[in-house]
Order: sequence, then C-alpha cells, then structure tokens
Amino acid sequence: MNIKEILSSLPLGTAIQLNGWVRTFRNEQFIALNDGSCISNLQVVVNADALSEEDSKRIHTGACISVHGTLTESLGKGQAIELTASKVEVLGESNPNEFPIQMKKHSLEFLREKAHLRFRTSTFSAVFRLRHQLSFAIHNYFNQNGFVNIHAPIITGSDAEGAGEMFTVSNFDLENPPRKEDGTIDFGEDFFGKHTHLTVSGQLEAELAALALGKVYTFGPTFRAENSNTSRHLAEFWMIEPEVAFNDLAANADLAEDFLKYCIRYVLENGKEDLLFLQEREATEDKQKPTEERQTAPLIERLEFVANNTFERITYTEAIDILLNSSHYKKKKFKYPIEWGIDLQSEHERYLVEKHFQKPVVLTNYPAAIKAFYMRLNEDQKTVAAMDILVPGIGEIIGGSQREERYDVLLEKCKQFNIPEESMWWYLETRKFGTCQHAGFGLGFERLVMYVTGMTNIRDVIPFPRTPKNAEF
RNA sequence: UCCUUAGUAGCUCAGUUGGUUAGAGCACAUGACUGUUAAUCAUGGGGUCCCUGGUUCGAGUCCAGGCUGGGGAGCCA
Repeated sequence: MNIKEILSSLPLGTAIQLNGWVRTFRNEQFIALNDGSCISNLQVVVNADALSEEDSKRIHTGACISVHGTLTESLGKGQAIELTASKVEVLGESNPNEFPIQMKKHSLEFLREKAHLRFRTSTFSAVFRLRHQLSFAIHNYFNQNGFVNIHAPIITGSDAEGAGEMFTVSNFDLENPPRKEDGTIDFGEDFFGKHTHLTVSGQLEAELAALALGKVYTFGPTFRAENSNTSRHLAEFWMIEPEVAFNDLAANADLAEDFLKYCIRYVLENGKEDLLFLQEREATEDKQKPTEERQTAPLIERLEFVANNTFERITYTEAIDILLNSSHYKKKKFKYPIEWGIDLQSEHERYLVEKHFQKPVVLTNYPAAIKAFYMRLNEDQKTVAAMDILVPGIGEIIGGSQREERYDVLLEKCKQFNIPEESMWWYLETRKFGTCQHAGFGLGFERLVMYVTGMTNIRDVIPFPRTPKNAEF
C-alpha cells in the first residue's frame, strides 16, 4: 500500500508497512513521510517504544525509512489519518550537514543545480508526475484514434532538414580525423560512411510512414545545436509529430486543437492534486511580482478555459491587419516593425494571444519565404499552408503544415532553398509513387508540460535539461 | 550570439562615501518543552565575500578581463 492508496481509501485500523523519505521530523515525534505516490505526506507518529533514542537522531530531512504501524484517526488538526508506528527502521541516513534540500522554499535556480535531488521536492515530484500523465495521454489519444506510433531514427544521415544547427555523430578520433586531399574531414571513413547527425525532427520519416499507414505519430527526443539561451529552448527535447495522409490544413488544425484539448482534459481528470499544488505555488509566487506580470487566472481555470473554448483561427494576413489597426501599434508600443512578408516577433504574437483574443490562436497561411521548403504552396503563389498554434504565456507551442505533395513544385522549392536534390532523393520519391495530400504538425513536449504545470522555465519540466554549457548529470 | 542583471555562511538575503573582528533569518549541534503541522524558546559552531589581475596605506565595496546563474531578444518546438 502506498500513500496515495491510503489517503483515497482511509483504511482505519489496518496494520501496514510503508517505505518513504522524511520531509520533516517535528518534535522528535512526528514524521512527515512522502513516498512519491502523490503530493501529500502521511504523518507518522513515533512513540519512544517504536524508535530508540539512538535511531531517533538518525532521522533527518531526506532520510529513507521503513515504518510498521497501524492507520489511526489523527488526533491533530492537519490530517484525517496518521500512521501510529510500532517499529521504525532507518534504511538510508541523510547527513543534515550535507543534504542540500530543506523543508523550506528553495529557488528553482538552486534546485536546477541539484537536479539529482530535486525530485525530492513537492514541486518537482508534482511536475514529473504530470509530465508522465501527459506522456500517457498523448499515446492514449493517438492509439484511440487509430494512429500508429513510428520510432523515427535518432541518428540521421539527412543533412538538410532545415530545422536548425545539428550535432555531429562521429566515431572519429577528434585529435586526428582522416582528411581528404583538400584538408576537409573525410566522413566516408566514418562509422556510417557519411556525415551523420542527431535528428532535429522526425517529420520527414513520419511522412514516409503516413503515405502507407495513413495516420502515424512520432514521440521521441530531438536535438538542436543552436546557441539558444532562453527559458523556452533546450538542446535536447521531446517532440510529438503526427502526420496524416489525406488531411488538408483545416483538418490538421482540427486534429491539433482536439489533441491539445484531450491532453489538458486528461490531466485535469487524472492529475488534479498535483495541479492544485502547483496552482497554490504559482499564486504564492505571483504575490511577489508586480501586477502586470501576474497570471490573469489561476492555473486550473486557465486550463479549463482552453479545454472548453474554440481556438481562434486567422490567417497571417488577417493578423497583420489586426496588428496594424491596433491602438498598441498606433501608440508605437511595438519595438519591431509590422509589415506583410516579415515574420511576427514574440511581442506581436503575445499581443494577439494575450491582449486581442485572450485565448489560443491558430495562425495560418504564412508567406512562403519565411517558412520551410516542404510546406504546400497556396494558389496565390505567395503563401504556404502553414499553421502555428500560439498559447498565452508560452507563445508558439505547435508548428505544422499541409505538405507539398506535388513533385515538380517540391523540386522547385528544394532549388530555391538550396537543398541538394540528391540528399533528399528518398523524400522526393514519395511524391513520385502514389503521392497524396497530407499534413502534420510538431508539438514540443516540454512546452506542453510548461503550459499545463504553469512552470515558466523549460529547464524545470525535464528531469535533466541539456542547454548550452550544461550537460551535468 | 546580443542586451540586461546578479554572484557574500548549507539556503534566502543585508552589508552606507573604500576603513577596526563581515551580519540576520532559516538549517545544523546542544539543552528545555512534548499532539506537533516549515513547532517553539535558549545557547553555540559555521565564511576561498565567484575567479584572475589592477588601483590604494587599506577592497566584500572601485577598475579590467574571465566564469556561472537569472530576465529579455534572435533562432525555434
């Protein structure tokens, strides 16, 4: 029996054995015990006969103990049930002079440097339980809707995906790699016989599968060697990429909206206690902040709002019009220019989502020049069938498109984007053999976890974040 | 990569114009108390003031360079 089960069934009078970690030891008599099964602690009442004085001095915050005892109605006010111990055994001590986690508020920055121990805190155990709930919800959603999970390769030989800087995968002796006559490194001699990288996206592989299996999705790690130092970027992150044959852009947006709402509802139903804890935490933090930086509504209310409201759908062109006609623009409050043909800046996206619509927004049909080569060219020859979903607080959470399925048009786009045809031969072939309309999108898993937990730094929603200059643990 | 801000006890922070032995709360140890809820009270121990160099009679404080963290921007998911 774990604490979650005990607190949901309240089995008074039951004799049990329970293992867990000490959060606090008050008055040399009361242990707040946590076993990770839920956010709540169980109070263990220790009388002198259950614990020797010697062992009593070995119990500190962080220690692991095993308790035999009986579940009884609590005499204190803070809890309904408590475990009256008949025997307490210290399984693992925790030297209080060295153990850095205390039963007080620690800064998230400090805990980031103690990533191996931060699981022991209420905040991080809640975040990682919710991360699991979301991961499970994602597989659930796609499975229930007839999608096939495709494991895209992590090591890739394609070097033209255009999604960012890539990490090289090599078996060479870095001191002395084989070189060609012109002095450049001869990757022909390397393990795979060519220059290989860690994948930046499983999309292209997912497309290959979708053009046979119909509905597929990938959910795996991806890697970007960009020198991005922000609270929204990681060098190693997990991405969900569904790809559906015969879907157009509208169907793609329908799928993305339905999928996001399902994940949020799933967490509201299955992770309520952890959400409540994080909501409280956020409210406490907000009290320290100036009014304009505070959240507009409590966490659970924000999630329910997204789950129950239709996302706003507008085109890029309409978005530009809204921005140009806004009083914000007329008062010259935007730092960056707004003009058809250039990409929207963070401040513009925030304005649309947080001020103008105050709900998630699906932006579609961007100018072709600012989007990737594989996006389908629209009839106007100027825009592509792209879509970004923007949410308050995070910004872009989903990026997707209807893909260019016409061989000639795709070949032309490759030329425009300086992508060598021979490196993409396998991708182009799908457009020669039984091509069809299809669409998909990518969702950054950590951004979803951020949105659902209300955490504001992406490094706090993945157990061991990989960022520039940091690969500890 | 750019802008900005910070780095002082295990943690959170104060430290005045450059001036004697660098402080507080929490944590920890000891004692008191014993149905507590981050218990309380008393006493005590605890410092590479991020690193390197410089200015000065004297640097936690001023200057230069570097390292690391935070916030923002770009790139994006």
